Amino acid sequence: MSTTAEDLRTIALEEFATAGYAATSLHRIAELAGLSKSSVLYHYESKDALLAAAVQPAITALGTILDELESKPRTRATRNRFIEEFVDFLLDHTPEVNLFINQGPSLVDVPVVDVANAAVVRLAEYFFTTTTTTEDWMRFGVALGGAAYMLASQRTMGFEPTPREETRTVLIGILGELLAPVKTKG
Amino acid sequence: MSTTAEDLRTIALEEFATAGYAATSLHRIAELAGLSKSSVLYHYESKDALLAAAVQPAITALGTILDELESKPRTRATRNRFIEEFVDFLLDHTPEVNLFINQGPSLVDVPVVDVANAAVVRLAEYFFTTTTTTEDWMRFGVALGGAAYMLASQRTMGFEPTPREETRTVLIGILGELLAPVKTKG
DNA sequence: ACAGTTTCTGACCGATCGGTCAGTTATCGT
DNA sequence: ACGATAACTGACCGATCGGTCAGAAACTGT
Repeated sequence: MSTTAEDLRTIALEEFATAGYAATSLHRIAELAGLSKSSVLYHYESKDALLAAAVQPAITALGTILDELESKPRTRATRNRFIEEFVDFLLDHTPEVNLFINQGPSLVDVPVVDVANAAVVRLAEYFFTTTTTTEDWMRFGVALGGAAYMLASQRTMGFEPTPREETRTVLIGILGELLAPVKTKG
Repeated sequence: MSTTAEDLRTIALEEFATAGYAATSLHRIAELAGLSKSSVLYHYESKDALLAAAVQPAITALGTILDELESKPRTRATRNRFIEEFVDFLLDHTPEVNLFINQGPSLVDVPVVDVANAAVVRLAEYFFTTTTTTEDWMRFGVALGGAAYMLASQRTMGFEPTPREETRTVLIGILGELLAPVKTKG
């Protein structure tokens, strides 16, 4: 069972993430939902509102994860546990993450995107409290953008549909390497 | 010294990469160039043609690098040398790469994008000729998308402008790790 | 059966899109 | 000085955009 509003949210999210927010018309969304454009605007007062509704759950979920993270002791185990939770988050909200990573800079006027940006900053600050070297920042950027791109490629391209459990395990390993590099110097 | 056509190419590339192709109007490009929309269409016969002209040099450059790569013996030294050249390519053509990574899937009808896609496949095939495990593909995706995202973030966000040489060195190291993981098993 | 509410639709609006075209301005070879 | 050509512009076109609105259609409780 699903409501019309939920269907629209799902369809819009998928289109926004793949074709782009600007390139996706309300008519197109209505067409995919089997409705008229007017009906879409009945459930959501504007295109912006539809975007906000589409990404809101992901932002809330990430906020919750970060709340937990910051409340725990700053140990290696906590950090490793977080990486697992973060990978689960990426797998559960791949379209939203992809939308944010790819089109975030061009959606500056949408309030909900600012919240998402703030969450990323929070995330980065946790990993690099004092020792924020250039390499740390670069590793963080590669990990975040790389994971998002790779998952998006898996989704959009044909790319044999890897079982979620395998994707999860491998991605946790890769992010672990990137965010906790073997200290070779110092 | 620079011609009007070159200016338009540069401006369009920057706008397409940051604001998105669909979200960038010819009027906007003309405005940034201090011209009228008609003048833009005088130098480039269509918006598509402008996009093609903007990304063509990067695609040609990548093609050249791949030609060289495939002509050399398949040694570790060749592979390491290639990573250096590839990082230089990323640094020299960051907007183009970012445009392709972020909006490639939504620009399917533009011929030049297909050529770029083919180049990425060529690249992937070089790294994983026979032993294309799922993890290999994922590492390749993370490396490619991660490098592109990180460089784009450096450009668009404030992010203290790291000297090119430092960015280059660190990025070569990161890609080296991702594309030639320490074999822990087997 | 009927009133009330939710859901949905077509017609319409102003704005903006990419693109065309006739004509003006600037540049240049001779 | 002048004709040819390159560069540029404003007016205009059909199409599509996001959004409004009055009303039809469907579903609800009584």
